[in-house]
Amino acid sequence: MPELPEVETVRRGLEPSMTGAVITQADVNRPDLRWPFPELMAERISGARVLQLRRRSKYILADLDTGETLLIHLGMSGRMTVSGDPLGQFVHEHPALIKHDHVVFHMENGARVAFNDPRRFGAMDLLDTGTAEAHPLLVKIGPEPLGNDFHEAYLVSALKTKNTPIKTALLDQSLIAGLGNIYVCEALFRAGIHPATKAKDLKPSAIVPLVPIIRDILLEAIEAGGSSLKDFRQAGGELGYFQHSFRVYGREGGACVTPECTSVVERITQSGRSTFFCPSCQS
DNA sequence: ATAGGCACCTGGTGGC
DNA sequence: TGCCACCAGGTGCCTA
Repeated sequence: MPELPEVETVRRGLEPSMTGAVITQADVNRPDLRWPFPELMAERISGARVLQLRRRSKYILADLDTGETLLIHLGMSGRMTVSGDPLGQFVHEHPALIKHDHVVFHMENGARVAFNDPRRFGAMDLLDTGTAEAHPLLVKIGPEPLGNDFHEAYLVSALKTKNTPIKTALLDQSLIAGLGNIYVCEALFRAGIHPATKAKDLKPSAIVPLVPIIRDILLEAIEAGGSSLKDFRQAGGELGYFQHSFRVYGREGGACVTPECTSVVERITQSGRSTFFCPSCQS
């Protein structure tokens, strides 16, 4: 679930119940996720007011009025559930899921916000707000794809020396922030670039279109994230998000969506991860 | 410095 | 029904 658009959707979903509100109590139900929680995390969070919720790459940052910022990463399977919201209700009705509520925030407005993460690849940390960007987990992250520092000249320059498949290069968070397996596959399909092409072999004329394509895909997915939350409310079960709009991801064996194209979507493994592409449209 | 592979964890699915 | 192999949205760390 959590690539940049999903994390942004989660961040927006948390704002009504968290931004400006005091965390009256934080329950920390285990000592760690991917790493041990910071010292006395529950005490340091409890009683704090959330000033704002930010996002950097796939991280959510909650600035507190204590001068500290709560850093949250959802890993592969992390969710944030809010009591009363469809997802929160869904988890609440399934005991097998509730057991993965590792950290629970009780807000002054009555909301119960839970960090739920079965695989526990997620993480939380507390850092000084003033130096948040210098945190080891954040400092090496590349430009935000929706920000001003990500542009054609940057991407051409960044890829010029990369002796690695373009698929792998775009997954490198130090090169560009926030892309994951799904959106890289989708971007390369729209750009007509074969995922195994060495990044440094791509001509600038092939790289330049990637910039607006990446931006468009992320923006569309964020937009769909918002609307699919409504779908979820009605359907009451499955996560919708952008998945109905995938053109290649998860579509191995399916017909290519390009009009006139008679090829079938293929799946290969790159760096131990599945890549989906159309062998005709991507070369 | 850079690229590749492994490890961390649980749950779902499909085949026998 | 049970068991097993394989798959999954991420990424830090170790190795060549």
